[in-house]
Amino acid sequence: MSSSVQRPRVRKSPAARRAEIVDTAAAVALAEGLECVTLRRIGDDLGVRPGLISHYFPSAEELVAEAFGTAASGELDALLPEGPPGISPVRRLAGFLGRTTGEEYDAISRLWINARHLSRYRPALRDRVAEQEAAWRGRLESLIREGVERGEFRTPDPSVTTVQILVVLDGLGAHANTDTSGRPAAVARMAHITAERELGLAEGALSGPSA
Amino acid sequence: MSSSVQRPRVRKSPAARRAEIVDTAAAVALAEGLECVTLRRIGDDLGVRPGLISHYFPSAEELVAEAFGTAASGELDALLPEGPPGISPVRRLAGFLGRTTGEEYDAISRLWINARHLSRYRPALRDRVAEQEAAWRGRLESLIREGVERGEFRTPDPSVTTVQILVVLDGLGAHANTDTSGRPAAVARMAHITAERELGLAEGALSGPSA
DNA sequence: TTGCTTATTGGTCGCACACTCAATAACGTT
DNA sequence: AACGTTATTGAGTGTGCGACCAATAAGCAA
Repeated sequence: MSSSVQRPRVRKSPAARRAEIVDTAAAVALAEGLECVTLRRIGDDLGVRPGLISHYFPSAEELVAEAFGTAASGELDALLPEGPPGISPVRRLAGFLGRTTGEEYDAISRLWINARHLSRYRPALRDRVAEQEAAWRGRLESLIREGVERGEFRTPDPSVTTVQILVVLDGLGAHANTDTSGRPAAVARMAHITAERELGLAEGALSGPSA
Repeated sequence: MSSSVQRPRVRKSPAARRAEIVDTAAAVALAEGLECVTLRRIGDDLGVRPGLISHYFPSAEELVAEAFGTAASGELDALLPEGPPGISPVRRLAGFLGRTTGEEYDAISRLWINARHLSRYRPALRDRVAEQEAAWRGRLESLIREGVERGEFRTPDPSVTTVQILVVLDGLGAHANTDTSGRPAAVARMAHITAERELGLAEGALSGPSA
């Protein structure tokens, strides 16, 4: 017990320490919210003094922005990996939509709501939000374009269709802090239905056996 | 200048004072955000000591919840007044959707994002959010039901259609703190298009001459 | 081994917040 | 005109935050 009170001073390379800080900040952001990303909190989690965090992030706002960026881009990779283009676009899209439901996705929705709200007051975060929105949109759009090229999807404007799907997902995610359950299927599956309609797919084509 | 330093003590009836407090709190919430609803800030706006606000709201969280409730219900009345059922449902719905665009509606979207996020940490606010969501849903649903009865709308499930429209509106409003402009028409009009499709209306039927 | 760079500490400062409570004065009642 | 109720003040407490900085020690280089 007394050993934890007096901790030995461990000295790491700036790159390693910085990465460590950003990673735990991202984890805190995802699990508890961006306002919990404080110098003290991250320092505690790392067994380090708050001043050290300040040393790497002279402005705390910068750390918050970085935490969001890291968390959001990590979740995008989990939700819709760039992956090898071997898998069919229909399956990839079905997989993505399938992952936009459940407790784990609720955490992501919460993070987005959190970031979109906080970006009202924090310019650095606002930039990161715009950046991540572009990244998410880009990832989905290139999937859709690939599907169009392969003849699996049919849409006059892949860019518009992409945003339409994302708008529905944002709308569904808006309630991640309240109800989330007990939605009729016609609502819970709105993203699927929208994608199928806008991409010229048969009804249910995106609810298939893909995870 | 010295007159403002030493202010005369004005004594109001509890009901009047409380209403005054809630009104300014709601205004602050709408214009600057729920985290700006603090004892000090509301006290300053009213030319009164913070302790007085505490006297009426022993818990500050209660005031924040009340501020949101008042602001949200006021905006609902402005957006979709219960009004006399003389006006046709098509016109009322068109009016409502027409008001969901522009800088003024952005402020409302910001408030919703704010409240949905903050309700993650504040139970009292969470209850108010649920209450207001029910109020908004109820108002729109009864409009739709009336339209169905009058034969203007056609939908198998007014309740589901209501939520579908609201989901799209939430999705569009999610970006109120960032881009909002420069959206292609097919996106900006998503709520209109969704409503027209789900209610069996002709394309453009909700974009008419109604304000 | 000696020395230098700098990662890391420990402590401090100022600010904003909610909350508490005894003292005070405005106002209706008598 | 005196009284009593209570709305309102003033002052103080404790907490958590970011920012700042001199002192310290870890580890690399000479």
